[in-house]
Amino acid sequence: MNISEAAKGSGLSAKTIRYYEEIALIAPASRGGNGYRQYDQKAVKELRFLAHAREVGFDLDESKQLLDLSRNPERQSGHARDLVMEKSRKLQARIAQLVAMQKQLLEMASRCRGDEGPECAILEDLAAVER
Amino acid sequence: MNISEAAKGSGLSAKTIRYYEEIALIAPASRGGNGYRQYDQKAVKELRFLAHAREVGFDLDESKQLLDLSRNPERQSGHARDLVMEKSRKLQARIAQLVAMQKQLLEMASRCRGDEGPECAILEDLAAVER
DNA sequence: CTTGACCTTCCAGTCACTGTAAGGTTTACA
DNA sequence: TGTAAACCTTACAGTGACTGGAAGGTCAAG
Repeated sequence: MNISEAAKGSGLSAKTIRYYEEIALIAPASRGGNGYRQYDQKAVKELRFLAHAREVGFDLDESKQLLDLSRNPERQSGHARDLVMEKSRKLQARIAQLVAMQKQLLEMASRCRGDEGPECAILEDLAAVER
Repeated sequence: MNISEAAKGSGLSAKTIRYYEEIALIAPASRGGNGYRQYDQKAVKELRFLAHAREVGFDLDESKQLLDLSRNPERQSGHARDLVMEKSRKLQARIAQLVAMQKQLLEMASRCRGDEGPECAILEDLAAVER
């Protein structure tokens, strides 16, 4: 199958698949007589694995580690679990940060009349020395 | 005052201040006889404004809009409010997305024994066709 | 007089792609 | 048979918001 079909089957774009090959995240695809990349079901499965790992928040390096783990029959499931738990912790921290930002935005907005006049607590807050 | 002091006073790094000048986010600083950039309290106040806007989640373009607004005595506070509310909505959506990711991570982890064996629901989940 | 802490510019790298250009190949159809 | 659309290829530039580093000029203290 050609790259666009592999893209459809995996959820990645053709561009992204080529990029993953370029950075050696996946093995170079075999080529047909016309130079086109050829993919089989196994390759598509790996691409889908990567797409899913990215979707749940792993970066490319972590996704690669998970993929390597999935390919290794001698693997220890603890390794996968560690990666997930570590990512979960980081995500939790990021969420807390965004929630704090969100809270601050709403608080600032609540103190700004939002009319045609120039007075605005938002702008004052942003200019303030301490916050 | 030289750039490192402006950095301290604003919460930005010297590198970042030069970068902001380069992309015309702020006006070019005046220079001393030695070619060093010179900053006054007004300039530091603007830098601090930008630092704060970035901290609460605005990108550089939005931060610039807010700064322009803060500089304009004819401003309408509704404009600032609109920017904040729009950012708040986007942030809300992003938070929801991260929370969903987090939930999925924890669910996957809960179904993986995490021992020396190779069986791992995490890896199975990531390889699955539908999710 | 030298050392170290500043400052300057310029260029490269980050991350994970995406866009675009310039070309080759295949497929469908008239 | 011609041709147009829809593929495919590589290569390079751009994104956002910086950060790091090189190579060099300046300044204050001892």
